[in-house]
Amino acid sequence: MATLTNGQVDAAVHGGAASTNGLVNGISHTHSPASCATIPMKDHDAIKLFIGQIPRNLDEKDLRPLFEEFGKIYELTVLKDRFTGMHKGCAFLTYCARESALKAQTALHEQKTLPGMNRPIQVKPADSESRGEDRKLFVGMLNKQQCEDDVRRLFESFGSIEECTILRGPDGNSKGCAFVKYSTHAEAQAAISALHGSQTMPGASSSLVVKFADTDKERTIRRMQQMAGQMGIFNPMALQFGAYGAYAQVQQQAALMASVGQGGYLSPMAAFAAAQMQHMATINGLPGAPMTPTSGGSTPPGITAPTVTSIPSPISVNGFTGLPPPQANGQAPAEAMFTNGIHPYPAQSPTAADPLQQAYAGVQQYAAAFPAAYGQISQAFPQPPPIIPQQQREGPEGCNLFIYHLPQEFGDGELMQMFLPFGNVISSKVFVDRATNQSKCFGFVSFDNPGSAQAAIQSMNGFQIGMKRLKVQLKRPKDANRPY
DNA sequence: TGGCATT
Repeated sequence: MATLTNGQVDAAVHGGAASTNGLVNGISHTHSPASCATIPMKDHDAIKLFIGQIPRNLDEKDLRPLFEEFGKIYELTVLKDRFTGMHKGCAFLTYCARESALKAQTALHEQKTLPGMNRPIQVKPADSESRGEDRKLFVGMLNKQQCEDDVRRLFESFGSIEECTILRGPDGNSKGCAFVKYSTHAEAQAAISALHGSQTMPGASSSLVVKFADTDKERTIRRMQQMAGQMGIFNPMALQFGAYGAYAQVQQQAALMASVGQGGYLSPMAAFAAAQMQHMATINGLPGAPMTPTSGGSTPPGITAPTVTSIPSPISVNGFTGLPPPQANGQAPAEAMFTNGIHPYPAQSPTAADPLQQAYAGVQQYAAAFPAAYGQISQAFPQPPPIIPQQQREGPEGCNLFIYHLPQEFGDGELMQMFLPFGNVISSKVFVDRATNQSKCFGFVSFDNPGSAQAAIQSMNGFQIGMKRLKVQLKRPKDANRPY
């Protein structure tokens, strides 16, 4: 039953709308929402029915008697052509009570044919009514051992569950998520409020997710995004350079690192800065801890790094820069780079102030500059494409790193940028607390080969950022016993 | 110390 409050709201909304219609159009060619003189009320879970196969000579007053025998009618509207006003042979019907609608549907749908029609009358919930999606929940972060009954028990106190399905892979194993369909939207909403983020299932990596399931449209978009993600397109780098450009860029950076890696310490941030300094010729000879030779490097110390000349535009090197919009001559002034926090090492003064600090200045402002940089990309692409989160893939054994003590403001993108100089990053993930949406300051990076991972550990483990030093080590295998 | 998922 509708509560008084609901009824009053309904009455206010519908009554008001109807009056306005009447005034504006002069004629109430739609309908009157109430068949009675009293305030119209309908149940909050009332169903709007679509009535099809109605003879065009029947209007609302002719139809009412036919439907009133199943209950009090709240609203009955014959559909008319927007421009010609012609009867379209169908109508919408809402009973005050949900029960009446169900009775009418059972009694009439496909059960009789009105005079002059070839096909039986159609009585069914209108398309605009929930096809289930607005009362169906997606539940994530379940324990993979939980079965349908477990999920039901968790959700049953918020309403009547019409459907409960655990999503399973081809092998029958739970994917750790489920669909739960309630009989009403309100029940589903109540479950979200009570359960989303409320607990973390044993063995789950994050707290319970409870949200409305994707609509058909959203599902289509999701599928397209997944496809796009698998093809490696539509990520910011690929957008700017094309797939090949992105690849070339990574290769170039790797080469850059390799070429200087043995001689002196080169932070990845320095590599960035270097790459961004289009006119910078040399970046070798920097002070710092010696770097253990890794698989990548064979060039002796002290050589000149390759001049970076093939950057196609001043927009960005790695997808995000603090560069201002392109200048008329296509060049960003060096000063602007500095004010935007990308401080390349002065090529001719390798002993200048602590390069790590400089690098961090770059890191911080780099993160801060991201929104601006994205705006800039948007300028370059009149239809700004959605940024599609990359698919998280595990690298081969020995290729997956655990990184701790990340700056709070680092996201997946910044993490990837930081490790790109060491090789092909196939995945980067910063952990985010679902409740607060704040980074937990640790994350994962996966490379496609162990050499890159080792190179990254060598250079980045202990990398000082502010008061903290990064901890970079191989990710613990999943089945590893916790040390004590 | 992930793999975050959409019938």
